[in-house]
Amino acid sequence: MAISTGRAGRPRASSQQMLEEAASELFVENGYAKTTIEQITRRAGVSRNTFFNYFSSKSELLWVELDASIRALDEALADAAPTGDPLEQVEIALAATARGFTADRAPLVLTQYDVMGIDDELRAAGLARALGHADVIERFLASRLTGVDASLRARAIALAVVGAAAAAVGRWASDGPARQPLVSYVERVVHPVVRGFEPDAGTLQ
Amino acid sequence: MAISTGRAGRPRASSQQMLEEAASELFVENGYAKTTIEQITRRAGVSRNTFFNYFSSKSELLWVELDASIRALDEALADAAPTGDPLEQVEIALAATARGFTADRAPLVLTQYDVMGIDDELRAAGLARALGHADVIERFLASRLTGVDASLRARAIALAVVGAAAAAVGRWASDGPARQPLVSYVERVVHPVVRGFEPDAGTLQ
DNA sequence: GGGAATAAATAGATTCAGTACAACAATTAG
DNA sequence: CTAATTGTTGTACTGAATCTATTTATTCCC
Repeated sequence: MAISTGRAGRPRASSQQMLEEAASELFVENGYAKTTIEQITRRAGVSRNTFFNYFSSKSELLWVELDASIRALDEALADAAPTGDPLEQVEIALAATARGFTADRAPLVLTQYDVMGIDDELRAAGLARALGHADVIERFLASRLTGVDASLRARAIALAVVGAAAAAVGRWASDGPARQPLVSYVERVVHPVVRGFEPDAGTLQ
Repeated sequence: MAISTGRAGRPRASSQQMLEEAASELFVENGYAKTTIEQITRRAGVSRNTFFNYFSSKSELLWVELDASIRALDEALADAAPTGDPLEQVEIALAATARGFTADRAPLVLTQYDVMGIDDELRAAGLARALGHADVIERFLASRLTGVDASLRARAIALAVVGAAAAAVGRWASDGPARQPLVSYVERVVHPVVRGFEPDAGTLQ
């Protein structure tokens, strides 16, 4: 007898979560660089190849929650009213996404920043993930902005806003447990960026 | 007999430039991913190990000019007057750096974007390099800004400005030979970011 | 109940980036 | 000539990532 999964084929025996947990333990114990995929799979009780069934690379383990937040951001933007200031809507959607990052549900790499030995390679991998956020914002803005340079502006705003948000996240991570919620960090730095790109900002100067 | 180099030790037989040229050819011929370090060194006529004497990784080959522009940016900021609006000085320094990027002296990866097969790994490597620019700007701003959140703002401005500039560079690269100079792209997107962070911008709204 | 089809897990091998270390070669300084 | 210095090479190793084939567990359909 077997549990019905609703589809044919062998059911998954190892779960993504088991691998994540095994990896988290090992990363905290030995650091990211000194943990091998083989160690992770051994602790999770599966073969090494199975790892690549769930993750395409070792660094992906660190950014699972970040990837999830890309989808959250996408949904938040999809919910935005078709009218209204698109820049303000981006700001609101980013704040909403930031609220989803609590101390207990944040990328491991952020909560264990000090213990894991974060080098440039990991930072870069994180930023590469943040490109996904930028893509989502760019697509939204490209469909809303008009005028000269609209598509360049869409991409520039997206990358600038994501850069500012990344600064906020980095600072939030290093401020430790007593910090304020992430959203307050994000709002403080994202708002100025958005303000600078508001169409009427120039006329006020 | 030997040429005097002014210092002891065996003189360099292989040059960084020879490796760059061999790599450029192979990247254009076969794409980045399908080119191995061994192929590069074979074409340059040196051993594989010598490669790591000049570059710390394969991806570094793509960003040599970009790395050079980090130093250019650093110098431009060092030349800035100790008084004056620091944000404006960042804007000016970035424009000056952008003027150093001509069509014939730009990262290979930008001029051969279509032919080389750019994947996430390369994007990540490029972003890691751009982090160097952000660090330079952040350091400059941290020494100039005052008030609450000065250090968070310094980092946020740095990353936002670099993000906007990256958008400009990407667009410039894809616009092809008939485009305007890079600096005009950069100015268009960097200025709004800087404007949004100007201390008096809020009072005008 | 007995296949076919399907999906997951495993085994084994391979490629290649990056590191480490020792040996060797070419140069300068004294 | 000798010592110190610096660049180059050979050899070996670790580990990420890919590939292909095989086995195992399940559902679907007859």
